[in-house]
Amino acid sequence: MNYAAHEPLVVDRSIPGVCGHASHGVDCLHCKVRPFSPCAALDDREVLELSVLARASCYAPRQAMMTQDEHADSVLNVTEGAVRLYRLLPDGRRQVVGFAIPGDFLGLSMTDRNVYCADALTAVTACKFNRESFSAFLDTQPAFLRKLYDMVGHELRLAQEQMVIIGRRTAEERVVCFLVGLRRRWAKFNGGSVTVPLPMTRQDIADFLGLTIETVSRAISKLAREKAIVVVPDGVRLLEPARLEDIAAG
Amino acid sequence: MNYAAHEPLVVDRSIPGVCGHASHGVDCLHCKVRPFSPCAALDDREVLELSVLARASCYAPRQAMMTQDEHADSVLNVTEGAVRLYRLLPDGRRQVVGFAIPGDFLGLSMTDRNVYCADALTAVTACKFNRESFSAFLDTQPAFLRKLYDMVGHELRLAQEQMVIIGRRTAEERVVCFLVGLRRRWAKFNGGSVTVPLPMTRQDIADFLGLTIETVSRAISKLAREKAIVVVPDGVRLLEPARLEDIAAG
DNA sequence: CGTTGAGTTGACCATCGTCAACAGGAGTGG
DNA sequence: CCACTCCTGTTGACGATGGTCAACTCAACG
Repeated sequence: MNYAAHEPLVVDRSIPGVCGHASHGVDCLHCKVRPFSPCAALDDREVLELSVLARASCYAPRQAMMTQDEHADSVLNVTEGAVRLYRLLPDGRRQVVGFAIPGDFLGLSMTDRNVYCADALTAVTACKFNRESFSAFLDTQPAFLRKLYDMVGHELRLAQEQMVIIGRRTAEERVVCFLVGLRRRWAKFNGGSVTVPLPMTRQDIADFLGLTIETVSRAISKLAREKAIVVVPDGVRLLEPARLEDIAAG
Repeated sequence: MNYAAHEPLVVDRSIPGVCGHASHGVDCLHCKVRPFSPCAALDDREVLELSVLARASCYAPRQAMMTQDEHADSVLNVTEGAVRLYRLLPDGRRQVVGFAIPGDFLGLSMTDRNVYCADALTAVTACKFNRESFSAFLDTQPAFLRKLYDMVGHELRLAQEQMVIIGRRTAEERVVCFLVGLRRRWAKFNGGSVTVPLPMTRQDIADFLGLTIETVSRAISKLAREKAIVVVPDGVRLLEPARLEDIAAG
């Protein structure tokens, strides 16, 4: 298998582009993703305390947000856009371990080195915290820590489900699981629309599902031929959501 | 693929066998796994408080310790033996999501329903906590919560590594990763011996690695033929640990 | 209008799954 | 003690799923 060559992995590792004036202190009170993030556990006063630690930062598509094995110095809360998270093997093989959308935290594991690479798929804005001050804030806010704890537990659950998907399912089932799962995650923002935005490339999907780009493409084409989905620009529309849910359930 | 038939999955779901006299209040102070578990974050006084909540329970091989989707009413700290953790698909396909050894907690995710099944591979003893009182204890011990948080973060990392193993590696590499990873985990108990105990069946290994039992068997036979390992009763001995580590690293 | 990169499709093939037979050990009962 | 079953594990033959390689379309962009 020629993994090492399959993608140049050109990623912009330049300094994160902090957008213009939004430098210090973020308006957490009116944050769009507050109800969907652990910040919901904080009252207005506490959220203000946290907002002092936050810096708004934004990233262009393909820009690196964190790099595997580098010193972990920040925690990020995505407020807009989509991010891919992946791990690399020394020989260049890549496994995408997840995609982050608004409300998701990156770097929650609190290890001293980043456990994955993260880079922006679209234009991304994020709330950036210094790791130490964030950690210190945690120690003063057990309720918040508790919320983060639950969030990591949830991520662990997702990771285990992903293990099931990769380990015990056929190519077509994996693609269906992916689409259905992504739709569920977007639901809180678009009200459960049957149109699933796919800001990532086929290669990203393939690396997430443990497949090749060709197999993903074939599976999507087959579903489209069977009129279960329609491919639209930057996404797909599910024509038979119920049937797809059944397949995904196993 | 005929998954549904591949294993009857006969598991003893009877009442956990609480061993004889060890009923209420456990001797946490002299617990063998204390240094390897989050309890290490507690001082003697705090550990005594926790010990009041604990009940020693033990399980026979193949006995169920928790069942997926059932109400989660307890948290377990394994003190002796080995446990397999797995998820089931409705059609009977199974994905083993991990193996627990002494020092590992089960049911840490704090969801109201168990996210996986757990059953004993060997005779197992465990410290059992009522979920509510454990949760209440957490609220009084932020340092302990913090330790658990780190532990779940570590598990998340392992799960993501497992995704890489299942998604991007060949059958033989997966088996090598499994052996090397398991050796690392046993190291704190046996000083890094090159003999890796395998209390689980080939089927369990296969379901962990997203392979079939035959493929696992062939991979092990091949490694043995190449004199990289020797198969011993209930385990393997690594003859070329360095070479195997290289393969596992990728 | 040529270039580049994403995506699709086809032909071929290798890895791993399937099916089957068999070996060896544990437990059971005569 | 042996015969028998049951279970785990091993090995072989074969085939299907999905990977590999290649050609092609199409849109974006200079």
